[in-house]
Amino acid sequence: MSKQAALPVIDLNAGTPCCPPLAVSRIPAETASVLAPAFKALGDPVRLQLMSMIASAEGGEACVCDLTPAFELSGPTISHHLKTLREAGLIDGERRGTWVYYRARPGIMRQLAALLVFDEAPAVQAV
Amino acid sequence: MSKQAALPVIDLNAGTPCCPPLAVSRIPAETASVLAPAFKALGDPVRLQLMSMIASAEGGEACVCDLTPAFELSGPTISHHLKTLREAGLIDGERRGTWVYYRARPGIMRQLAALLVFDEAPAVQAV
DNA sequence: CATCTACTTCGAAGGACTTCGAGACAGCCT
DNA sequence: AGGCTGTCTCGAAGTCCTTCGAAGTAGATG
Repeated sequence: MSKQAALPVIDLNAGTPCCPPLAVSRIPAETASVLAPAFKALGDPVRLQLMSMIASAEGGEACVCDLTPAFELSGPTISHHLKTLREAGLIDGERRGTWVYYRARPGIMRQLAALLVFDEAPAVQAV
Repeated sequence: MSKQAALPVIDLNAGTPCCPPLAVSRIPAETASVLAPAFKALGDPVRLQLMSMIASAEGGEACVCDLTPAFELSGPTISHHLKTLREAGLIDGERRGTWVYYRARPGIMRQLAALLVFDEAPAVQAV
């Protein structure tokens, strides 16, 4: 399970946006299929909080042992959510001694944000 | 839960971000519960494409009659997805004569983007 | 080596989501 | 009015998701 099935045209690890914002041009089906899972992974309150805790942690990384007690959920459940975030390419995990540390991957976050954000001037359009 | 407000402390219609980026401070549970559904709504390839088509449409709005034939899905299914986007506060629908037109709501999009995007140097966000 | 702790994987139960066809409702056209 | 077209709601079938406890693996410690 080292790779997600068919790896896309789109590099989720890239630091730069892969495509113009949602509001500028229609995104193709393949792009949607690749990026939707990332939004989906953020579409759960627990995972959104986990993501936030990891991204805002000191040193940019958080230990599972700090994450788990912050929720009223079992260890396995938190582990499952972390796996979901990992498979969506949003975080990376690393074992160092006894503990496992997770760290956010800013590249894909920037891509998602770039897709969403757009200015007042909505693409040309003579009305 | 001492919070009494029926739902959000957060105004999804606001033009300005409701909270500091994910990576700057940990978001509270209530914020996560309010914003997660919006990400969830974008977490489906069909809805992501619908959102894109609506946001990038000429005049800022798109007719269901243009949206439906772009997918190999039944009318009711597209209608259901549009309803999901509507309930997530991402789009607004309006009937004008025979057709129903949908238009994106930029406020919440900006909020989601603001949550995601963060610079190397986390700072207080300018307005 | 035995054992303890930290975390993950496995298997299962219950609920939520996607999709469809059938039917209902709204507005146009003859 | 009557019929036609566009869109939404309803109910059902199949699939996926969330959550758990139990069991498995990795590393530290005695």
